[in-house]
Amino acid sequence: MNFADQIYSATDSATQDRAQAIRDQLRDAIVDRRLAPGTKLSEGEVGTLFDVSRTVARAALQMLSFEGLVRTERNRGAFVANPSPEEARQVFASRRLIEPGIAIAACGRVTAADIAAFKAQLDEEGRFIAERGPNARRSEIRASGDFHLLLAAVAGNAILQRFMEELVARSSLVIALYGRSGISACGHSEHTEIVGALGSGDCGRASLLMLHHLDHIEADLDLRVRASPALREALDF
Amino acid sequence: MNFADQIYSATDSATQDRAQAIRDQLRDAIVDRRLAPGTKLSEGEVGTLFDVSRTVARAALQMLSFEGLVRTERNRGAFVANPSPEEARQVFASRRLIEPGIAIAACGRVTAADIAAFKAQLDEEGRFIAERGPNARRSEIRASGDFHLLLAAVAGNAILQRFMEELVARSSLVIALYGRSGISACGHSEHTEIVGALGSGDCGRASLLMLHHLDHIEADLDLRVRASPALREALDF
DNA sequence: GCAAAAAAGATTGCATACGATTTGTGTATA
DNA sequence: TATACACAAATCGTATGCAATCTTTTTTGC
Repeated sequence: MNFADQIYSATDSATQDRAQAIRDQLRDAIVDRRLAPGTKLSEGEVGTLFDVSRTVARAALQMLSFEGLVRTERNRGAFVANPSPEEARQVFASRRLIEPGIAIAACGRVTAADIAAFKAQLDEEGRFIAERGPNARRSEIRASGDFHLLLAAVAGNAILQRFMEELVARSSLVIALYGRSGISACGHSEHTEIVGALGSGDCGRASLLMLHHLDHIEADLDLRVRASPALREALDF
Repeated sequence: MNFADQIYSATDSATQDRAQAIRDQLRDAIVDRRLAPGTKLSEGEVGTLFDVSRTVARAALQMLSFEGLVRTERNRGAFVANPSPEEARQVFASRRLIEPGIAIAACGRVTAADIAAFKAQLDEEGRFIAERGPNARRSEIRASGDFHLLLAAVAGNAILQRFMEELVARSSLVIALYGRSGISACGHSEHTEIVGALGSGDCGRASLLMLHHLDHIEADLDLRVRASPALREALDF
């Protein structure tokens, strides 16, 4: 368990019900792309899978729907979200607006312990990049997201942290869908640079590096529509 | 019905179930302070009030909980949120981070029809300020929030728009709790200035005006804790 | 053989029921 | 009188059942 996960637990596992636990597992599966976009998530299926009633499964799906990871259609069911290129652009526009500010806030509050946590996070990223295979690639995307979540946690604004959780999760979907290549190594080095700026207290540089980093990630996406947009939508692709 | 409401409906009323309708009514009541912070919202009570089963009432309360307008405690129930001063600061920190960017985005996309809608919105604000009495004051806070929501709608980013809906709703709570005086007239004139900047295409100025506007709103709050902070927290005040 | 209509099947929307947990009250005892 | 215990009331957490809606398949007519 890495540090971001710990923070995550600290925020969420103090919670109430089984629905949240199911939501977390489903979210992980979606973000890791074990559940492909468009996959149907029927209440009954989810319920039996996690050994709870439809009531609880339904609550979990509702939460994911709020986060934008699942799309529900009345009387039809829930499906893993399939973000359109336009949605993808909006996700990154939102991140470009928010994350430079988060970097500045984090820079103003970062402690030595935080820096150590960042270093550990970077190490983990490096390990996944060194590995090969589809599983490593999944872990890579996830670890990259965890870096941004850790930054948001350090920034110390719970509201922005939750926004970032949503944006990072949706970004993972977008990257899995539209990602072109191995931004990974490049992204990793940029993460390292950002941590460097944080460590040396250069907040302006951290903010600017973050902005460029996001630009690079988005530049690696192929957001051209493949088929007719109307058709794609009609077919749920 | 003003323009922001229309956009709101267009976004949300195309939705599915009665739970959302109930959520909207409850949210309005909370934002308008007809439901005071700390008020208990029992599932059964809400259900009978809206003539639905607890299942539906529960779903509505869950949604409000996600938006931060309601706080739920396991086996105890749901309560209208009672944001702490720290939470209030985080709300405004988030808005200072996001809204100047939204102003720029809106400035780049604003149409003549949008400007007309802004003017209508400003007129409505002015009417409420001219009126007196507690109801007028409520309407005033609401209208002021609607201005910001309209701006977010014009900006054209659905994700940021949703974030703003949450932030504006929570701000209304915060202002109702910690607001000191009549920022109203001052806020109104600032709104007018922002629309002016939008109309003349001066995006930088619109962004800056927004930032100052938010600073003014927050400066009007009295965020000093009244009793011992630990006690207040323990007592949920 | 093909298209349209009808029936069957599956899934959600919602209500209700029951057990579990918490809170409030009353009584007995020190 | 104050405290501790026990019981009762209220509320939530969850499961399940039925009706409504949508999808798919089968049947029927041309």
